[in-house]
Amino acid sequence: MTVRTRFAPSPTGLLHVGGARTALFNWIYAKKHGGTFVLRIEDTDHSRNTEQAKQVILDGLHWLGLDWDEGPQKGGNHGPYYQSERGAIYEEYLSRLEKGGHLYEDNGAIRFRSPREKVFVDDEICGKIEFDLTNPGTHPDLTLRRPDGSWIFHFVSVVDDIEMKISHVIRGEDHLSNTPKHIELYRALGAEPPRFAHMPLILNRDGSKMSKRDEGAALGTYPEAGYVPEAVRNYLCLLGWSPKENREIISTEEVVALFELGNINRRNAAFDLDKCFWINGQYLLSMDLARYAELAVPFLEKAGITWPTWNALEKVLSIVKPKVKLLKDLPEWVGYFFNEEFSFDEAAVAKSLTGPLAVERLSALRDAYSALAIWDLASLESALKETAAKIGVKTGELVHPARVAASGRGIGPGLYEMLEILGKQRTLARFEKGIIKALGTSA
RNA sequence: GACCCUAUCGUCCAGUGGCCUAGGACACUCCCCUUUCACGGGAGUAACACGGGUUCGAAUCCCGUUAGGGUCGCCA
Repeated sequence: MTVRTRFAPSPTGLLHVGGARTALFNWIYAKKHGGTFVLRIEDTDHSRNTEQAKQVILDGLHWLGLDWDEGPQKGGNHGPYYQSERGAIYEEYLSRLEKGGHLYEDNGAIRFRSPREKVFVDDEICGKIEFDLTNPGTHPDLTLRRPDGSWIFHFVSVVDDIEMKISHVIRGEDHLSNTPKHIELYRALGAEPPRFAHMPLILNRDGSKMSKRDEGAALGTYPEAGYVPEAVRNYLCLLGWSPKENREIISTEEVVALFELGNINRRNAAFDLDKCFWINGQYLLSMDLARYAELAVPFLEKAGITWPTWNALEKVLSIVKPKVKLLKDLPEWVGYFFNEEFSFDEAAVAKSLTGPLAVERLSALRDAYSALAIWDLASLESALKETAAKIGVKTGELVHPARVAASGRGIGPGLYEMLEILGKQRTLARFEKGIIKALGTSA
């Protein structure tokens, strides 16, 4: 069988992570079976159907790396791929139902007369489920078209899936209960229903339904925060599915190889941004420096940071890279390398750069460092340790004032790496300023 | 309310009748890396919703209860 999957979002103004995950699994399934992944925009609701809202979806999928084989911007033999442009096709299918005697009018709307039978949904994820549709009271007839001529989701979705030869409908479990009615439509149209796979939904940490306002709900916030697409893909795959063997970090290629619809967990999953954050850090950590720097640039530029040479930038990024988990935090981590007017974190100053002790220690270190002939990691470290021993303090008690004086903050890359890059002149000047700062606070 | 789905650490997953005194990851706590840190290493806290069965044996199968989610739209 030729596998054709689809993602069929409606343009609501954002791409929800739940939708992104649905798209991802459809994409993976198509890839795994050498099939086709179709993107179709369900924009039958004209009131909220804006160009911008459509763009959000396309942008989100592009960013996640989920390229579609057929759809907007791409074309294909089963278009158009916007439902708003498919009216003629719907008319034709509607008249087919009409001829078959399946329709009736109700207050100007057109409804589908259910055969009133028991319908089995044989779901790839949920298994075989029986629905008893014999009672019209509990399972009312589907409306297909409104009095104003606009189309209802259930009908156009089925028509499009037939027309676009979709073989596997992989979608959220919120559609499960309507699926038997869709199957009735397929039958009335003389079409073979596709395979269905209903995925559990994504919930908030507390188990409540995830709404668009919740943190992490909109995919658009991920690139802004400095998540990388492969990390988000990795996280999303782990939500309801697992490669077994207790693996957490797994490439999309491997997921494609290992993926099975039947292995998708049936429970709803709570969305845990903490873990996504951690995974992002893992990807950032192992990323090669060239790409890392490339990704970093927009975040640095946005913060108004400039650098003398690309080489200098890469050098700074390389020592900071293992510790930063979100690209958007980068300016905070590297700004002071490129600007003498960097700000000071007051809490860090209060802790390590205040009072006569700080003055004494920093002065001692300044003296030792100004006497250094060679400015490298090893000499920086040994000079600091010797100084610490000489004045009888622990190394940490020199490290902290030095760090705050040199960078303005209490956390950062390794101190010696930092000072090496800063260079002797700038380091000593910053120590000098730090001493004055500490003197000022000691009064 | 009716119908459908689900039920393992706080969270995500592993576990498909004996290997489970339940494993991994995130988070949290502590220790180490005699330098911080959201790097790294180690340790720890912490769960089979409840009640009945079936079975020599159940987290795993069955029934019920409870809880959560979904659907029942002229929203998608």
